[in-house]
Amino acid sequence: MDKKSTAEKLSRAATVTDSIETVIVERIYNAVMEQRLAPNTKLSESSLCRTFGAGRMHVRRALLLLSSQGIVDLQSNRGAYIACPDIKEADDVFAARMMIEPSLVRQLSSGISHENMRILEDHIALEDAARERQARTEMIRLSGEYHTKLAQASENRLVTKMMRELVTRTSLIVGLFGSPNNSSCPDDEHSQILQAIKSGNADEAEKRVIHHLTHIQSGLDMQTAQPHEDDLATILGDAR
Amino acid sequence: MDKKSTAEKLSRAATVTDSIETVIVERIYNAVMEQRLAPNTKLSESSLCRTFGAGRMHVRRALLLLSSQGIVDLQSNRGAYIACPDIKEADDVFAARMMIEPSLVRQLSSGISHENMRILEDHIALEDAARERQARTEMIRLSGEYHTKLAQASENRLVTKMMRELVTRTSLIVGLFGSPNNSSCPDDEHSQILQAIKSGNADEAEKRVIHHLTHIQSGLDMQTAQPHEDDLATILGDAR
DNA sequence: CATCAAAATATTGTTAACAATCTTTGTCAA
DNA sequence: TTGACAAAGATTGTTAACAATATTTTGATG
Repeated sequence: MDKKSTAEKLSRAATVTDSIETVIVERIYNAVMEQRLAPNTKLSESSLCRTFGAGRMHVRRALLLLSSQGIVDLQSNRGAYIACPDIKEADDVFAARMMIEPSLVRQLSSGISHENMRILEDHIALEDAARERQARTEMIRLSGEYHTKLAQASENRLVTKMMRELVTRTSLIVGLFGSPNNSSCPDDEHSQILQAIKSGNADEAEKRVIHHLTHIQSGLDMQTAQPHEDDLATILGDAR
Repeated sequence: MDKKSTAEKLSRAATVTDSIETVIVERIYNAVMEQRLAPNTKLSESSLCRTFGAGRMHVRRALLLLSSQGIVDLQSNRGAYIACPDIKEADDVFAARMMIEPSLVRQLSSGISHENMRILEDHIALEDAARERQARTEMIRLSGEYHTKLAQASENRLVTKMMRELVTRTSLIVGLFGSPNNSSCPDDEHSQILQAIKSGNADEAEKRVIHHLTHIQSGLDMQTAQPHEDDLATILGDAR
């Protein structure tokens, strides 16, 4: 009970308003991050109303927000679908990340608070644990969240928001173009980046991050775009 | 008749959907870019409905989109106001730009299409013309648009979208914290950046852009936050 | 059996009425 | 005059019914 209320407070502080729309957006967001919602999945208004016990107005507003973030594709008179990035968009996402993340880790290298460093180290511990437990979906989510937390460490809301969008889209891209075997995540690259930051070696951190992004991108094959189908209510039911 | 239909087609292709919401967003967007809409200006639903001849639903959706871009501040039960960035947010915006734009011009230096170079050169010609004519609001808008067009030259939709948001917020910040005299824009700094890009000198381009951003930021005094008032219908009536 | 067309159904888009909240105005007393 | 308070008005939030569009089903025909 206490635990829940503090968690609620935290998320409330983070998102300013804890409206039902925020909940819907966040749930779908997480489902995409964990690749439980595949590209092209239809999000019909009625299903969402039922799953979240919300009115149609709220559902529609949430969908509009998601579409403005490129997570959902709103087709007029046809409904909302999880976005399905094409090759050009995938390239754009990685190019944008290549533009931002090197500068980001460079800045972090020249000064990061102890608190933020601890958060990142804790996060890597979580990743390690998930890897050992072979918790696939959790691994996927944590792997993306690492980059979001890097952005949060900059204590810049805008940068954080941009990274969130980039990371989510990356998740969609990996789901679409990543071979299932290679989807195993880059092991200790995250840790190496963090060590470089901690030691204040900006050049090394930048090099590591570029290598890391290149690595992820090279693991994709831009030929196959395999569609997918799944049930909605179970996926979104009690998302974490 | 023919002319109109082709124009319609073009804009439809550019913006995907040419709905009334897009029009509202774009108009408010431009008004902010030209500093004709000052921070804290109230955007009441009824005024917007009247000015755009749109239903309340469309107005509300447009406001939601604008708020997701940080241009508008939606206050529950109190209405929508043009965002009024505080000092922390202003710092965040410039920090984010410092993170992105150097990489951007660096990339452009290592390869930009003739077409895009021509667009940028034409744009600088427009800026010069506006400066000579002493067309204040147009200068302000063009000055911001230059950076958006730099992003467009990368031919990366995501980067373009991010820059648009950053530039718009910068416009709000300059309106709030910029001294009116110093609002005269940085003359030929834009041109120098472009020349460095054209000559393929990435280091020089990066240096110029950093200098430029620093220059803009140093022209602000982070003490005074002067509010402002103005009429709505006239401002948004027939925006360009 | 396949194809097509039209009706039936389901889904999304829009509007208008109602409810809830905030803001202003006016009154009265200190 | 000033402050508190209450009523009136204005504005935003929500809901539900209706309209328009897509999708599916059905049945008829070749």
